[in-house]
Amino acid sequence: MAKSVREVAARRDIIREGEKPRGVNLVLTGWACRYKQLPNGRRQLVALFIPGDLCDPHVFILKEMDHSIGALTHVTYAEIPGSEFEAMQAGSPQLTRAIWWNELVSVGVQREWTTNIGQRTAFERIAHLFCEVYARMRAAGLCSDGSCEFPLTQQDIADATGLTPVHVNRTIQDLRRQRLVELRSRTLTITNSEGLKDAAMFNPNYLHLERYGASPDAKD
Amino acid sequence: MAKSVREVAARRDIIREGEKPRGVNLVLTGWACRYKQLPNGRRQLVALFIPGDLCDPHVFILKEMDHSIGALTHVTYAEIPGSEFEAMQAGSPQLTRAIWWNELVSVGVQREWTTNIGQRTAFERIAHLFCEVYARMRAAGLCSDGSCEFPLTQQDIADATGLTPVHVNRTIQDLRRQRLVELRSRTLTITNSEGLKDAAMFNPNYLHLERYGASPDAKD
DNA sequence: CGGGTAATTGACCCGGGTCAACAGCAGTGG
DNA sequence: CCACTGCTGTTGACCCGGGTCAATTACCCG
Repeated sequence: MAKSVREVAARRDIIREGEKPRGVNLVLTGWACRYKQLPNGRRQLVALFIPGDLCDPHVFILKEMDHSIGALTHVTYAEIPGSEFEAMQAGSPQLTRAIWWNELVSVGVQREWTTNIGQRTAFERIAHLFCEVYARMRAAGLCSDGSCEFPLTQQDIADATGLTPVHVNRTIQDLRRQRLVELRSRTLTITNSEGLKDAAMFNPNYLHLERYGASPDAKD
Repeated sequence: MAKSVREVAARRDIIREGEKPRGVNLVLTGWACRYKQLPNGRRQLVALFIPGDLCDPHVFILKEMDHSIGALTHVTYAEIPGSEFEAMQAGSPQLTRAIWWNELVSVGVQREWTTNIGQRTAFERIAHLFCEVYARMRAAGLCSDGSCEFPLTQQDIADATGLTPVHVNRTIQDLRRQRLVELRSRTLTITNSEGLKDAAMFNPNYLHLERYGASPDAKD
């Protein structure tokens, strides 16, 4: 597996809309995001990548990227050439299935984001984002004591939820006031898991965590 | 290919959230949609299916549906069992690629919907929906004279765009007043293609139509 | 200590939501 | 042939969640 490991600084792009996809990216450390930018300058984050996430299985079969991938923090990632990626799968039906499973989960998340922005209030939306990130971080073994890393700025959260930074700020204060979460120095702490899930109408089914042995004793 | 062809009446579900996926559905005639329903009753359409669309390659590897698929009109569709679907691909790398291509386009559309709802105004959103549907119908050979079928009710459009039916109504009147589109008796007519695209900030790159020979002489 | 980024606050405003009535039209049954 | 029913579209009056603009105030890092 002759992968090349690369690095990007926070706030830099890994690949831009319009460019030719180069291969499959696997995030090793740090957080990245997918985003789309409109001609009027507005920006929408459409996905978050945490360590261990596979960015784009098979994009390389497309002529050009229809979105950009940017680093939110300093990121190290492995770039696997398309040919190699396909060769890896050829020999392993299990791997092929795993790749499909990964893909189906990503789309599931994407649908949930659409729903989140389309149907939930600002309060519910941000609560939902926190629930989702926490659940994924937990599944990746990156939580402890009801806390996990959360490097997004309020501007990033705004871009992810279709709100303005000012309103995100006020809403987060609301969440704090209701003692559902803490959020400071880039750390997210869930102080009332049930309350947060209820407020967010969070149903983790779309993450399909049962597959690949998420710990069955999950209680928060 | 022992597919079973099925029918559903308009407004009925083909499969519901929580059920075990049964196989891959191919829409033959009529329009269907993917949607998610929140506990508070709000509903978000997350995708539209027009004739020829493949609903869910590989869902069958998941334990349960994380969304529902419903018929918008009377629909006939082929249900291909998962095993058969996998067998078909085993013998054909081209087919495997085509399935992946199809999947990548669907996710691209899903991301665009997220962006649409998150960043565009009501006017731009609905204009964008019209652009997208028209482009897809055109690629499917289902347009003529700048018109195509468009069976969604204003309530459906509202659920697809995260707006209320009342506001959708007013916005469509606006689009009519500006002579961008006509919409009556379930038919969409684009009266000013360039104007509509501009208003919508529509960039069709995410549909990746270059692949599979969409007519290169497309001018509207 | 200085400079830059991120968070916070206040005052004010507007796009889109809500509520409620009504109109148009297709299908249905007597 | 017409009354009835139900769905979809339309309109008006009013309201509110969230946006906008513009200062400040932390905070981080060299």
